[in-house]
Amino acid sequence: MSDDTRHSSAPTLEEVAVIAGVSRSTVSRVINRSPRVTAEAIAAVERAIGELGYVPNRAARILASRRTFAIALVIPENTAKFFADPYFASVIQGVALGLSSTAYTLSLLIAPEADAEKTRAFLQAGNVDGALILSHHSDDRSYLALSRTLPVVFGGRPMSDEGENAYYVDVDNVAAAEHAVRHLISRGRTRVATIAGPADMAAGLDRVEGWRRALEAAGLEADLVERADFTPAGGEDAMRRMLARGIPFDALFAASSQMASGALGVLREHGLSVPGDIAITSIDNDYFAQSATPRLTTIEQPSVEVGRTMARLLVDRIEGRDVTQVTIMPTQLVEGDSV
Amino acid sequence: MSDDTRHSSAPTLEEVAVIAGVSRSTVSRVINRSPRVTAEAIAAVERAIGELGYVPNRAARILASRRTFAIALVIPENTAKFFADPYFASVIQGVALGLSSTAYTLSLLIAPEADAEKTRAFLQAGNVDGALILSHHSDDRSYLALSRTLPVVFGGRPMSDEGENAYYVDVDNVAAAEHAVRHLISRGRTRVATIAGPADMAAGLDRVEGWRRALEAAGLEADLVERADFTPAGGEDAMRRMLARGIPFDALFAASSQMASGALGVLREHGLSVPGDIAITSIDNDYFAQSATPRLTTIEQPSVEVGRTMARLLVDRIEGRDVTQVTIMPTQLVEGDSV
DNA sequence: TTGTATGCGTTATCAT
DNA sequence: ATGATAACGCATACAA
Repeated sequence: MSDDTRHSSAPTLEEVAVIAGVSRSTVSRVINRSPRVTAEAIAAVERAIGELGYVPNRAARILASRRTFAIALVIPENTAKFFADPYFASVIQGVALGLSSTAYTLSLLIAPEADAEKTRAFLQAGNVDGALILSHHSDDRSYLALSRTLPVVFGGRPMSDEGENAYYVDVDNVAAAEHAVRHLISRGRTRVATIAGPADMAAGLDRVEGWRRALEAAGLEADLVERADFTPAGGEDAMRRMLARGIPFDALFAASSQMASGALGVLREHGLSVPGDIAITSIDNDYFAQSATPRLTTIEQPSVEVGRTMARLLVDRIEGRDVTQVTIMPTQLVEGDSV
Repeated sequence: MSDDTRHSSAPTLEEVAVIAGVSRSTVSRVINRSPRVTAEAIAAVERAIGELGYVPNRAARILASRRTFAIALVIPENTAKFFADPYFASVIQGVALGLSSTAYTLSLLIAPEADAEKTRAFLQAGNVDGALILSHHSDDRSYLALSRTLPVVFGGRPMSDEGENAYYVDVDNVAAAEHAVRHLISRGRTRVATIAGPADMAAGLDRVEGWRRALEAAGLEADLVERADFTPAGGEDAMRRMLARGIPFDALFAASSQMASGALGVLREHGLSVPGDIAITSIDNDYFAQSATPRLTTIEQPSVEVGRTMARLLVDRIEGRDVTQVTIMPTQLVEGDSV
């Protein structure tokens, strides 16, 4: 057992050098893929590395090179509540996947709003080469300042005004919503209600806006709005309030399939058929959309790709390559049986 | 702009020492809260730190102390497919939360099965102080070996035989399933079918086992089993197969609420009422359970707490404190309207 | 192309 | 209680 501890010291670059019969510098060059090394040297070093099972010590590397090869994925605490949102989870997965083929390590930071300062200090202290901010709320202001000292890429358009020159990946929520609503109108629906997202989230605002535009373009009235929090339970409540108004409508656009699925239950309860009485479209082709009865007609977002793209862009920025500030990912309508 | 780069070098411990008028050693002691420092020295150093906005360089610290203050959360790639599973997401969130109050950093690793070796090497190389393994599959064998050289805590009981002396946090899946099925029986149901999880996942196996035990204890037949993959779509297919058998049953125990929600749609399609014709219980009090119609009666697992506990246990192990090898978290039945 | 020497910012050992 | 100094493991300018 004391044996265990003794052997736990990992092989060092020095040992590799000895076995390969070259200097430490050469080993270092091979590891860092420097072009100025002979094929034989490379072979010898790689053999030695394999033999020893050598893996570079990250800390030493960071200290010497002044680069960390680490990026942070920052999730403000209130956003973390949406952790169970399939869209959200997919983006995180995409980030991790996008990074897995690189030398970068992903550091997951759930930032308590209380001391966002502490988080910023950590990020500024050179612990990471860049940061990905996944904030769906308007509290991204504190992180925008970060952009001045550290490569940062946002997931979703930052809401604060200072977000003008931030780098971010997003979908066109206004267009997506418009598309969903136009689809309802094209099927002859004329009275389209909406269950919108929170007013302090970009996706919340933009999707109502798209709904409004589609209706106005068709000369239809845009007055039936209920807000919820993107969850099924929220959608349920919103639908109850909507029905309580007593104003008839023949279609619903829900800003998220989760809310749509909550609303579906209430409609069923009230004996309203879908799509017979009420046609529905929503955003997010997730489990909720796919397992709803009837299956929802939705706008699909390339969630995993959004994450993957965020990661790629950040790495590109870190490594000095030019990247566009705003990346809008494509969305598409996926037909279900709710329209 | 070149100004920016010039100033980007963070203040060092050395600079703090100069301003505070003490040696580097003393500064280091203050930072590490060594008891052997005078109050005046502490005050002077802290003033200097505040003045400079000094933050210790992580890499240097790691290199010198041979500790990383980082822990890895390893998610084998095939498990990553379950990323959108609310249970899974909650556990991750719990881990992040549990760590946020400590000095440890969370490094998220999605490990391609192809080179699980590469991942192991990274972990062995001293890049982290410990690892959390979230594997729901039987492929955890490769990670069990890790336990010998690194503090490791598993989420969910490891499936391999060598898992005997692994540290893990889990719920009693057998008991949970038994509870769910007993509830059905206590309501007078006698013909209980089950939609089970995959046979290569501990939760898959254990929950069928619980179902079987409950039925046998009641002298009822345990023969109606269909396997699925824990997703709504899988539940849907499984239910179709179940109905295709043509064998009547009056209750269903689904190993996950996601599958139950998929099954619900099929039952409705076939004109079967819940709980009238078929009573249902399932595991996981998540969105799916809560937004189903009717709301599902389920067994709730403390998912966030599982994650938080995993984090706490790992930190305890790393810091040499004694911890129990197996931690079983409590579950409870939450009544919905499906029974 | 390769090796030598120095430095990265901190902790730890040893004196004092 | 404090300070000088040697590691920690690697990258890199410079020399060869």
